[in-house]
Amino acid sequence: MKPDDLNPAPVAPARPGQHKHCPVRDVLDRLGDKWSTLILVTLAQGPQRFNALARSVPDISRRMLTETLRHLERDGLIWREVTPSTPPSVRYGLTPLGNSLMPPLKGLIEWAQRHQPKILAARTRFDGSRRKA
Amino acid sequence: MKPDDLNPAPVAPARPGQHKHCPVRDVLDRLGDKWSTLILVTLAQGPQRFNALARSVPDISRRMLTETLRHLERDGLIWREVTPSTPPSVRYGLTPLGNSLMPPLKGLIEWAQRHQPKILAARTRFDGSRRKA
DNA sequence: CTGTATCCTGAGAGATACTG
DNA sequence: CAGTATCTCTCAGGATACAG
Repeated sequence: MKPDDLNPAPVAPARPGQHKHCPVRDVLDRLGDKWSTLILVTLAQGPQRFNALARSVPDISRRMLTETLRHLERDGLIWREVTPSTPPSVRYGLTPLGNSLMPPLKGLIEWAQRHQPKILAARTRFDGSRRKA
Repeated sequence: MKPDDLNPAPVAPARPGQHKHCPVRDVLDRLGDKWSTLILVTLAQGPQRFNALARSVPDISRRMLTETLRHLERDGLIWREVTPSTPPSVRYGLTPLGNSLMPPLKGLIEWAQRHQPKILAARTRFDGSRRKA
């Protein structure tokens, strides 16, 4: 493989004061946060309303759900559709951009599922050999 | 007493009992942390010594470098080879498992690079339309 | 050179209560 | 129903000093 592909932009310092944005960091940070990925894969199965999402993603608080949805919307990964009825209803769904993230994300998810046993085994091995005397 | 950094997943749901540990979460949490991906990508270009890594990943502190390397080693993604010379030298490199992560990871990185302009545009649009009156 | 041990701060995230 | 507003607490992670 071409090494250069794996050594993309000089990685941003990610430090205060200097925000040279590394696009990769940008994406991975979002994926790394606690709920974004969960919401994305949930929405990948079809648009959902706010409360439906809250139910699909157990243990998420309203606050975090709102916040995460806003982030994803801001990044153009999901859309938000308000129907001003009474009571109001709001639907969320993946944009084309959001959908385009799914294949690579799926790749990662599949990797995770396939290799989880190996990871768990490695941890056990590591912890075992590290057991304090 | 200091909390052991290598203790079992602290990332589990805040509420114990409710939700099983999701393997995907497991992986994404690691990728989401600040340095793991950078180190993996760097090591994908070949084994490196501790200080070489520190130089390749600017702005990482020794503490975080050590800690991240330990995590990755524990998960079986990288190996660690100590040569007890004076001064000692330690090399790190990807294991086969670590290498198997590269393709999906690379997929994500490429997505990020390709779509960054769209994301930035979406943000500008969002922030613009949200400007409070 | 390759780490460990502490200390400290700030962002992330839970609980709760209120509003349109 | 779909959010917003606080308050608080934890903990990732930076700085620094020490150690084998």
